[in-house]
Amino acid sequence: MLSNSSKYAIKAVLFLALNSSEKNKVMAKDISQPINVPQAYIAKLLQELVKEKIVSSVRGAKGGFYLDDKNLNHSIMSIVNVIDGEKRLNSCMMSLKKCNEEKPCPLHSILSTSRSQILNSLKSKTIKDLVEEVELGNAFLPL
Amino acid sequence: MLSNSSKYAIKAVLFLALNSSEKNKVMAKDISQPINVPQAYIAKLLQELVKEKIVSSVRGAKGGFYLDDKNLNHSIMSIVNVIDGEKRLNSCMMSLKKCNEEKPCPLHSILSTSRSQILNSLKSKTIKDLVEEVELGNAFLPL
DNA sequence: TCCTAAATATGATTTTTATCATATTATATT
DNA sequence: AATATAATATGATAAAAATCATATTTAGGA
Repeated sequence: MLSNSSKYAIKAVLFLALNSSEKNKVMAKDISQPINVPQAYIAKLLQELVKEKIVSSVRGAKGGFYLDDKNLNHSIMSIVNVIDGEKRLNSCMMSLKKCNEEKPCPLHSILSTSRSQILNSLKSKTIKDLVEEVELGNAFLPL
Repeated sequence: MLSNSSKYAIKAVLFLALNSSEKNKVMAKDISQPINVPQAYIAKLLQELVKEKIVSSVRGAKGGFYLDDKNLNHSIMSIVNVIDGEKRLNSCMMSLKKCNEEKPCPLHSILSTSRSQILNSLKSKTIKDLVEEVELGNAFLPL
């Protein structure tokens, strides 16, 4: 469903949402350890997100990554789309080219409602929403 | 979510369910074309399913693959488990080792109900069930 | 029994994904 | 200005998934 890279990216963004601000930037190496992803790897992923304005950064001394208010309002889906591309989540579960709502494949027909629910959640939930879940104690970020 | 291999395997099994019987076996090369998967590839996948008794086969002249009544009652999940292993579908969506119902990660907390619905469907629906969907005209197998 | 047809076992190759390394560019501090 | 620090660009390597190829075994028919 989600690639490793996407999962890492989401973890990193959530970490930034909880631990950074424009005045308190975080370096790649200081994200790497708490989220348990190699630093060169997470740096690369964050760069892709910066390019698409989902994460903010400044380079040089005192630089680092952070999220501003605008960044916080991006959907989880937007992260996945940057890292995995649009196709991944929207392709037929049986890889049939001609599968659609009118002529659904058997898996489609069985799974489509729960599948749409997942896609809708990913589209509608923002980074900020997930942060709130954590702050409310409804969700956790162990390691 | 599902690997390419699993999707191919499901397609092949469904094709067999609709087009084979003990008296009417189908060779790998005759499955390959209609489901649009290379023959050496689908042969390999079917062999793994035969080993786990989800598909039946006999080799030699007049041999081929087929499904008997017992085979038809296997769940879709069982196919996926053979091809992708048990982990794939059951791992946390953020790859957190310590994610569980009591301490769910943010994605878990957002997606868990629809996710469980999908897993339950895959577990409860049998090959026969999907075939019925097709026979009733609720689902289609184009290409 | 011999030949042919098919699955099976095994492993090689290719492609994709994940991971690592390094040189370059930009920023702040001195 | 010079230096140190950090992201960025680029590309190399490693691992996994997907794909292809071939020799072996088994069954049926002549």
